[in-house]
Amino acid sequence: VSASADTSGSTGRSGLRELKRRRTREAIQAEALRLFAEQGYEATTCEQIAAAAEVSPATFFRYFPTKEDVVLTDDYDALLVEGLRSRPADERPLEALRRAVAAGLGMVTPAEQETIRGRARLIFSVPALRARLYEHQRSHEAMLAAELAPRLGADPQELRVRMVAAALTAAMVVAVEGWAADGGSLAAHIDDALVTLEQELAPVRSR
Amino acid sequence: VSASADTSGSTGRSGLRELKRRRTREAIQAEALRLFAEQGYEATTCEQIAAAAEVSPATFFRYFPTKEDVVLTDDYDALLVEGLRSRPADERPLEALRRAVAAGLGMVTPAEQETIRGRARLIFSVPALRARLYEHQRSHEAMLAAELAPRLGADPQELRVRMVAAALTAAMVVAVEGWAADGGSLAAHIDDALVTLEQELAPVRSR
Amino acid sequence: VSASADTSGSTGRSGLRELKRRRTREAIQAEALRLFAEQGYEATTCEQIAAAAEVSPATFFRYFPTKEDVVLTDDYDALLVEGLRSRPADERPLEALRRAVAAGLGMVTPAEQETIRGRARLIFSVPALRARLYEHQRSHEAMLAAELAPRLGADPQELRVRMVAAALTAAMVVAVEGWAADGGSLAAHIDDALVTLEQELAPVRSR
Amino acid sequence: VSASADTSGSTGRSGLRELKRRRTREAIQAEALRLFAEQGYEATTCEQIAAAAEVSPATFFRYFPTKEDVVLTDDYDALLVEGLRSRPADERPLEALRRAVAAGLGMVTPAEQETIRGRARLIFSVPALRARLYEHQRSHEAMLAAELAPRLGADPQELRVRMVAAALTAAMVVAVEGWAADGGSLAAHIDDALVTLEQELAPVRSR
DNA sequence: ACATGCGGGACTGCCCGTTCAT
DNA sequence: ATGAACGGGCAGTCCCGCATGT
Repeated sequence: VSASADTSGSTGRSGLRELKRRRTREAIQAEALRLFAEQGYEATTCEQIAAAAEVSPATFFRYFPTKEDVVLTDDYDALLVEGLRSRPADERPLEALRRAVAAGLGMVTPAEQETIRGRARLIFSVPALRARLYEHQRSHEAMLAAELAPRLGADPQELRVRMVAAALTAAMVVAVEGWAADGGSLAAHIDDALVTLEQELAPVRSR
Repeated sequence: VSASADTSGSTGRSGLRELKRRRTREAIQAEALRLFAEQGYEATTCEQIAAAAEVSPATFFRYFPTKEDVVLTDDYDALLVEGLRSRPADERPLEALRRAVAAGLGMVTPAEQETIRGRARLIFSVPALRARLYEHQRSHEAMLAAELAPRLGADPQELRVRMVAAALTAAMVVAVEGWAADGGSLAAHIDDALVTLEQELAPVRSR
Repeated sequence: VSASADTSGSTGRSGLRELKRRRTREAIQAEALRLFAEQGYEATTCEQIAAAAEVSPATFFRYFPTKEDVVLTDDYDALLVEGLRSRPADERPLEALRRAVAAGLGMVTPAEQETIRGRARLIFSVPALRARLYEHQRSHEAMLAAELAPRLGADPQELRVRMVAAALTAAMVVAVEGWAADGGSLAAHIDDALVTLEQELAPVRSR
Repeated sequence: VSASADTSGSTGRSGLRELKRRRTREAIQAEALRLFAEQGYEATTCEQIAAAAEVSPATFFRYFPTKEDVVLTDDYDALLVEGLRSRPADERPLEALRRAVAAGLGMVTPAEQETIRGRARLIFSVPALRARLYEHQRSHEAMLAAELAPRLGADPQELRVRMVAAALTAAMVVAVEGWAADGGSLAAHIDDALVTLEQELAPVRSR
């Protein structure tokens, strides 16, 4: 459940301009999530969000190309990439991912995790948002493929690598969905999912 | 790449009425695919499709709830279910799926496979259609979970079962995407993907 | 200053539906012209017009594809065509046009003429509307070419015919513009313009 | 097909500044025409043009107030004025125009004429551009009226003068359109049109 | 019962006025 | 002080659900 759309061209370079941009962006997102919680996603119009954030409807779309992006945009993938890179190079992909996730989640406060869970629940409950997950899965897979390729001694485009990335991503989606529904520790959910994946898919007498 | 939306209330039962419904439905779908090929998906409006199929725009939506459904609606999942049910109960899930797919594809003519591939390429190239794939993946997973649960001696809701279903589905998506891009035999692509999945995810020294 | 866009597909066949369509169409046009007169053309938004006519903005555009069309749509050309057809076949084009115009205008009440003049003034004063006149001139020319071709014993596409049609149309535009600015009798303005045209363009010693 | 918008405040006077302005202007125009040819006029956005010319969208609009002006801005009318002024004062308007056009076109290389023809074709094929022609026709008429008034011994506002200017302009538009469609020599097209105009509109037995 | 038409909301593109950065 | 960027606003299109009339 993560993305990294950077609508604004200029990524950094502070100044009053940048600051204001960030503020506007956050205001829109905050008001949007508040309204979604109050009235539901579909019942909330972009115009209402714009009004609540005190910007014009046009500006809303300048910051978020679609209504869906208000909910879907985040950049937790970047965190994972860092985590993966700091794992030893000879660790197996699945193991590396497990540890990287654990490390990454360690840096996110429980309060923020609850916020994320709220967003996740929202996403899974709204068809239009759920649909957009596919795209996220794909970019997550691509990211994983790029990061894991060296560990597998192969190119990211090779079937082996894509297959591993796809399976691990599938496991994470299952884990996040379980977590969104049942609560508890996200790290534990992901751990369970990854372990189960490897146990159940063992070719011969693994159980 | 499969779904099973049944827009019409009446499920079977022939008669002149049903026949006409089928004809209209097929006319819409055929004209739509033709127009998509000629002008692109986004550039084609539902109104144009309706005009080409000689129905009113409103009627278009009676047959297909959304523009996307014109491309996405099919019922190959039913075929797979049949295939899975005719596999011996003690066969491993992955193996059962492989054989069921092979059997199912054996019943589809090469010409029809090319048509399917065309649709698959269209889907993967259009963001809006690609997004809808998530939903298909989910129903595919649910179907697989239901079918495979007995083989795993577990309930479809258990993590083990969902995990296996998710991983196998992920493999099939990777396979179909590869096939859409590179061509060749779909059965071979799926075979490769499933075998690779199990080799690469073996917990310890499986290779 | 005339056009003939028929947005609705169904041209005739009365019934409550058709009647309501006509009423809505006229309501939109009336409210639009009122608002244009009160606040100016550019200062009036389509949304305001829609609100005044008690329809949704979308409906506004269903009846008039553009804001300009609210002002520009009419069907006086049809009247002229009738008039031309009832002139003797051996009358010179210019003469036939003069008489046809006179006859046509005879059927339009002075009150309606004043309304038309109001619209003409509006059109000439708003750049966006003025621009659209070109298109009207062209369709007027095409109509004239089609009607006058037989009198000239030639095809509508021949230069001779197109040239006559273009010159006569130019004369009418000059006349209408003069009338819009100065008032008086439209028929007289057109008469003057046509007579002047032929006097001034005589090849040699015509004056 | 000519205009004379002078977007820049500074009218002439060279210097590094002016040079850069010209370069930018030409870059924008060149990139725009290239993109229009590749993707079509409507499908090309101002943003794309700005990006291709490596300026900001805002800068684009500083140089060309509207997208249409990129195509429509030129200053061939000035050439015609010069040409008309160097004709003897007792020459008939139509004749003076013919000769002035011939002289003016003599100064334009065939290559440049082809470029102009390309632009003309673009203009006639795009409704939005075609619409703007009306405005050009009007300024062309005003220019002709001003230049020809002395020859007719009258004021530019008199009907006689306006009528002649309008008819001659109509002839030129017909000629340019024919040239745009069929190719060949523009001078010849204009010649034909003017001669035809005078032959066909002769009051009595001119043919 | 079936089709048609209307409402309405998401989204884009053009263009302008103002505000900030250099 | 010149020049870019940013927010705003409006026209217009498309998809689609729901009420309406045939």
